[in-house]
Amino acid sequence: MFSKACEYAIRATLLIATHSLEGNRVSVKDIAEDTGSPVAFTGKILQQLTKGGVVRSVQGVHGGFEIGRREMEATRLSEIVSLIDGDHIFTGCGLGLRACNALKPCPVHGRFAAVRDELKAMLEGTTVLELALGLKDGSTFLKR
Amino acid sequence: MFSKACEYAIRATLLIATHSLEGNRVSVKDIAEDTGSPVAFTGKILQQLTKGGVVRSVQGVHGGFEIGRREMEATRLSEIVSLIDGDHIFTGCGLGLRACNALKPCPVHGRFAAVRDELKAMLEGTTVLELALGLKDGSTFLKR
DNA sequence: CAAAAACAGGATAGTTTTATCCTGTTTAAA
DNA sequence: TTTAAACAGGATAAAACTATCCTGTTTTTG
Repeated sequence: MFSKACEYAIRATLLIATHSLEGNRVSVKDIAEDTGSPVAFTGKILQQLTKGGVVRSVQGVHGGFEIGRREMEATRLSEIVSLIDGDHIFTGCGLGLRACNALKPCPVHGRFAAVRDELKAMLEGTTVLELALGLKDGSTFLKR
Repeated sequence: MFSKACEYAIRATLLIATHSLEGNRVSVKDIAEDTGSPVAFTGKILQQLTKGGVVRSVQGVHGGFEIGRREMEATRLSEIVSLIDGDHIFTGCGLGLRACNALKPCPVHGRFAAVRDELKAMLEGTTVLELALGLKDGSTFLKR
């Protein structure tokens, strides 16, 4: 569904959010360990997330990554997906046909649109904050 | 969503089906041309589809690919997807976590399951025949 | 039987994605 | 001011996916 990079991005963002809820920053090393992701690759993805405004990075001793409460509320899963994977998954034809559209639909156009719209609605309707709260209260888990 | 190989596989299968509805076989070359796919790569994928029992191949002069009407009715999109891409998309965790399950769910487990189940139901509920009929009557299109 | 049409499949190449390494810069604290 | 913790980012490597090429085999037809 999503690229590995995107999976790592969501996992990292949610881990950062749980730490930020407690007022702590977290390092790339700890993010990688706690989400079961490769550390250097995770570092690259965090650069993208930082540039994209999803998280904040602070250099130097006692630095690390953090997210403000406001940003947690404002950031939806769909933004992270778009940032890392682009919006092909939200807009592209299920069979990869460039010429596919409502007027000249591919054989699966209608059926796909329904599923894709539900996926889109789900990702747009889910905030980082609500997912982070689920992790905080122990009802969901991140470690692979 | 799907790999290129899988997109080509579905496009090829549907093209073969439309020709088979008219009683004709179709060559790799024509399949590749009419679906806008690379010919040699399409040939490889057709080998997989043949081994998997989705289509039949006939060698020699006047050979080519075909599908019986029974097989068109029996074959669902889900089978083609599983054959080419595996069933990761139907079973895997949205965040790529091996340890994710209903008892120890990842933060997006429930929301993903809903979308994925709809995708699964759609693919399992769609036969090659019905899609081929749409192509035949001109209500849908394949060429990219 | 010879020739041509067509698939089968191994070998190889190109591209993208995933992953690592290393050097540089920033910052807090001793 | 030196040191150490931590991110930034370029270079490189490994793996997976996509794509091509070439030779062999099968089969029909002349």
